[in-house]
Amino acid sequence: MTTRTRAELRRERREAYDAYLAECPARRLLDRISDKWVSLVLTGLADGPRRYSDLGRLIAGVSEKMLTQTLRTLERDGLVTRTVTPATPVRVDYALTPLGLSLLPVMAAVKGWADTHIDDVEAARETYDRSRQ
Amino acid sequence: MTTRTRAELRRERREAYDAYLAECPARRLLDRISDKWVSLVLTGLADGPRRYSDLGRLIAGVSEKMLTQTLRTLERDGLVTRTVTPATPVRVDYALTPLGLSLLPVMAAVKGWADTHIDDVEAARETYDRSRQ
DNA sequence: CGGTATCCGTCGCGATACTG
DNA sequence: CAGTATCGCGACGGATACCG
Repeated sequence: MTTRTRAELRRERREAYDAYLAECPARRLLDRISDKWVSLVLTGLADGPRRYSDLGRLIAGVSEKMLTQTLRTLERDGLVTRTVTPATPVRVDYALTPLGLSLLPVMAAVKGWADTHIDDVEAARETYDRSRQ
Repeated sequence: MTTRTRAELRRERREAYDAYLAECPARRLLDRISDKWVSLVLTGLADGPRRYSDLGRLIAGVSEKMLTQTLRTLERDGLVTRTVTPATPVRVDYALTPLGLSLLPVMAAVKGWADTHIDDVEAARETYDRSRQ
């Protein structure tokens, strides 16, 4: 006899759904590009390769830890390449792969919608807030 | 004489950049749609209005708290409407606004890229992992 | 220059319980 | 049915210090 509390059933359902979401391609991509720094790094490399410190200066707010972490993940995912030029001091360049390049139009679509509609969202928000204070 | 530690300078730069990012339309949109539940609710409403509990069943893993919170934010941003039908028990329907509807193509673009390229990402990841273990 | 390692605060989110 | 209120924890990311 299987006896299960409501809480247990709910947890099982949640875990099953989480597993399903973990499989979902769109969900996974969204998780990636929605990362605070990913989009900035990607667009920062749109015009060509850049050095590590160059990127750090371009994306003024990023910490070394997060810049490194973001670049490593992007490299792992085949979106950017990391090229080390042995010298003193060492020189490391990052560049978009064709795969990474193919992602730019998607980012552009997001940016496009945002640029044309963000004012509407802003207006809606103000109306909403005013109506309940 | 202004004396500032390196740490202070860095913090100021970070805060300035954070303020800049807070202004960036694309960044703001990305913050919204990248929310774990937003995309699911939006696509869940793509085929027409749905009741609260209906959405909860459709998106099996969501908690009541997060479903409510997500819907409230979307309503505030003018992306969905909330319609209360007084009865016993009460009936509440949610539907996309034209603005919310216009966001679906963007989501589709994301999904499109993910569906065609996620295998490449997966492959790159495996290659990367294998090369360093 | 281009990182790595560690610590630690905060905050999103789920769990739980209660309501009109 | 459609929520609201409160609590607690675990992950994320910033600060700091150190290394080849």
